[in-house]
Amino acid sequence: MPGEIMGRHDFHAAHACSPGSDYMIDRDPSTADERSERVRTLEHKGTPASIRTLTIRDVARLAGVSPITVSRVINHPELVMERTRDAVRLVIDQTGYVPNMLAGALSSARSRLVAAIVPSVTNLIFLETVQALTDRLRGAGYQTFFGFSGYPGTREDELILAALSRRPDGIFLTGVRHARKTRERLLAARVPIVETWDLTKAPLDMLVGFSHERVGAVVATRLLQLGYKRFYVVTADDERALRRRRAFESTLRRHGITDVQAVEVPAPSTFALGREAMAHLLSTGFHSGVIFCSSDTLAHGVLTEAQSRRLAVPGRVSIVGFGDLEYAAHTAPALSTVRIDRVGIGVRAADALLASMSGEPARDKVIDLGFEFVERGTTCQQ
Amino acid sequence: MPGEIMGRHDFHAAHACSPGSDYMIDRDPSTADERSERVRTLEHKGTPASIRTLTIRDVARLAGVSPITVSRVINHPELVMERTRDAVRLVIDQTGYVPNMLAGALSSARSRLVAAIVPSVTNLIFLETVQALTDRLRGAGYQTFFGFSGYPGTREDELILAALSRRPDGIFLTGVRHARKTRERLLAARVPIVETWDLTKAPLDMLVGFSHERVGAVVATRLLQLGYKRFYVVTADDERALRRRRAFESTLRRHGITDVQAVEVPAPSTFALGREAMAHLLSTGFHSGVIFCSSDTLAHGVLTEAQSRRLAVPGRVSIVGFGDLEYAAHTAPALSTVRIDRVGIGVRAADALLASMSGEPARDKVIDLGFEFVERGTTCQQ
DNA sequence: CTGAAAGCGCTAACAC
DNA sequence: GTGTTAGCGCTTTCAG
Repeated sequence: MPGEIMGRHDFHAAHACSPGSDYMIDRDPSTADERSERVRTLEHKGTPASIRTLTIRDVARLAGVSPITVSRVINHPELVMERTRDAVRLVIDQTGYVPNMLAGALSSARSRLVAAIVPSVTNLIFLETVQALTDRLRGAGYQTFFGFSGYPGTREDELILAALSRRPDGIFLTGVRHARKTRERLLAARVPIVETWDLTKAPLDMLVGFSHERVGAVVATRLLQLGYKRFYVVTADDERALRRRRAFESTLRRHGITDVQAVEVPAPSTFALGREAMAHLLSTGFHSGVIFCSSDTLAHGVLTEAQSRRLAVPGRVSIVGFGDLEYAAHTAPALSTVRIDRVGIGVRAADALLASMSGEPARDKVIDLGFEFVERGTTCQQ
Repeated sequence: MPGEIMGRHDFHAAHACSPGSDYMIDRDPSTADERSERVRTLEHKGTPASIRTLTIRDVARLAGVSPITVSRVINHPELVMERTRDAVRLVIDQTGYVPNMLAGALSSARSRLVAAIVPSVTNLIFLETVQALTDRLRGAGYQTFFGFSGYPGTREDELILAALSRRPDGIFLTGVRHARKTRERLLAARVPIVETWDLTKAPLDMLVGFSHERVGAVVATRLLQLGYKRFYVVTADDERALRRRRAFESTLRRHGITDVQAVEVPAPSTFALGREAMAHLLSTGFHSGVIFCSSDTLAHGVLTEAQSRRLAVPGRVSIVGFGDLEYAAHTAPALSTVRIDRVGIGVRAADALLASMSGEPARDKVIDLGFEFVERGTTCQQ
C-alpha cells in the first residue's frame, strides 16, 4: 500500500495529497518491497524517521538516486538529466525536505552569508543602506545578517568575532576606525570586506564612502559664501560627527572666525536633545546665526525649539542638518542638510562584495560617493 | 628559535608580541623539537597552516590537549581545570583562533540562531521591536537574522525556507496569516515559534500581539463618544490595516453610520500618499470630520495636506493615526494615534523563545499586549 | 551524467 | 577532568 510505504504522514504530518500517484517516480524501478525496505532504513540510530528532520540521504533513497545527485539538483540542476531532476524535485516537494545549509556551508566552505556591522537599526540614517544591501545580496543568493555596534558596551571586536564564527563569505562594515585587534582578525579571516560611510587611506579591503572632513569644510565654505557671520554647532558625541565639526570649525578659522560656540550632546541623537541644545544656546546668549547640526534628527529638534520660541527661521536662525532624512524634509522644509547617497552606499557595497566573492579582481577598491549640500531656507537674511 | 617554531607570523600576520614568552605554556612539557614537529603536522593536505583557517585541532595541538578540551574551554569552561583552561585560552588569544559555529551547530544540532521574519527595516513601526528582540536574544547568546517579507514579490514561504535551511533554534514571525504550505513547513521544523503583531485562535506555537479588530472597534467607539459625526478612512492596502478598517466601519454601522468614505492607497504607506489621499478627499467633497488612518506616516501626510489647505485642525479635521511613532508625536502634536507596545512585543517574544528553546514548558502560550488610544487634539469641535 | 569515498570542523557519548 | 570514537549532513574530488 503506497501510502504506508512512503510513510507520508510520518514525513510531514500536515501534508495531504491524493494517494498512489505521488511517489510513482518512473525513474525508480524498484518493487514495492524494495521501497518498503528503504523506508525501514530511514530509521536511524533508533530514531524513527518520523521525528527526525529529513536529510539528503532520505530524499536520495526515496528518489532512487545517490545523495550527490540530490545535492546537484539543488545546487547545480544543469548538471542533472531532466528526468532525474524531476524525480528528485517531486520527492523534495512531497516530503517537505529543507536542505541543511549549515552542513552545506561546512562542506563547501561557502556559507552564502554576508555579515553586516551597522551601528543600529533605529538610526534612520542607515536604514536605506541596509535595505539596499540586503536586497541586492539576496538577489544574488546571499543572506545578510547583522551585528549592531551602536549600543553602549557593545565592542566591535565581539561583534566581529561573532560574525566571523559564522564564516561569512563577505563582510560589510560601517566606518573605517577599528581597534588594532579587530583589524587583525578581519584581515586574518581572508574574507572580502567592504568598509563604508567614511574614507581612509588604509582600507582593509574595499571602501565605499564619503569624506566627513570634506562635509564640514564644504558646509562652512558655502555658509560663508552665503554671507553668514555667526556660526554655531550642535553635535552628537560621535566620532564621525566630531570630525565633521572639526573640519567645519577649522575652515571657519581659516577665514578668521574663531568664536564658534558648540553644544555637544551624547549619542545617539534625538529630537529632544536637539530641543535642549537649542534651549541651551538661547540661555547662553544666542541671538542669531546659523547652526550646523550633526544629524537631521538633532536639527529637527533645534528647529522646533527655535520655532516654539518664536525665532524667525531663517531670519534669525538658519539650521543645517545632516543625512537628508525623508521625514525631516517633510517636516521641516526650512532645514538645509547634507545629502548622502544612502541607497548608493548599499548598492555599491553589495556589488563590490559580490564581485570579490565571485573571485573577480576588483576594479575600484575605493569608491568616493561624495555628498551634496541641500540648501533649504538658508538664504542669509541676517 | 621560538618565533620560528611557532610560526607566529604564519598564524596571524598582524600579530605582534615579544618572542619567547608567548607560547611557553607550562602545561606543555614537550621539547622544542616535539613542538616543531607539531607545527609541521599543521600542514594539511598540502595546504600550509599559514594560509588555512585555524581549527580546534590546531589549538589543541599547540596547547598540548585534545580537541574536545578546547571545545569545553569555549563552551563549558566550568568543566575544565583552571590550569588547562588558561593554557588553552592563551593559545586561542595568540593565534586569533575563531571557532567555526557552522561546524559546532551541525554537530550539536544547536545553531544559536533565531530567524526573524519582519515586513521591512524601513517601516519605522517595527524598528523598536526588532531592536528589543535582538538585544534580548544577544544577551542570551543567540544571534538574530532577518528575512524581510514586505517587498512585493517576496513570498513568505521562500523566506521561511531560507530561514529554516540555516536551522535556527527559534523563529520570530510578524503576523499570523501564513500560506498553508508555510504553516506545514514551520510545524514540520519542530522549532519554537512566536508569532507577533496580531492575535489568532490557532497560533502555530506561541503568540505575542494585539487585536486589530479591537483597535478598529475601540477607535470608532471612542470617536462616537467624543461626538464626531462624519468619519473617513485612509488606509494602506495591507491585510492588518484592512482588518482594523473593517472593524472600524462595522462598529460605526452598528451605530447607524453607514456612509464612511474610504481612500485606499497601496502599501507601503508614505507621507506623500497621505497628502494625496487628503487631496483626494477634499476633491470629492470632504468638508469636515475625523479621519482614521492606517499609520502615523499616512496620518502625518494627511495632516500636512490639511494644514497646507488651511483647514483648522482639529476644528475642521481631526486625524487618528496608528503606531505612535516618535517622530510623528514631535511633528504633529495634534495627531491622535494608537499606541502599541512595540518594545514589549520584542521583549516578550524573545523571552517566550528563550524559555522554549531552553526546554521550559511555556506558561503563557498567548500574550495579548493590548494597545492604547492616545488622544491628541481630538476634542470634537465640529 | 551519475556515483563512491573521504572529509569539512566540531561535539555527544561514553571511557578512563 | 580529559580523551576516544563516531558521527552531524553535506559536497569535493575523482571514477566510471
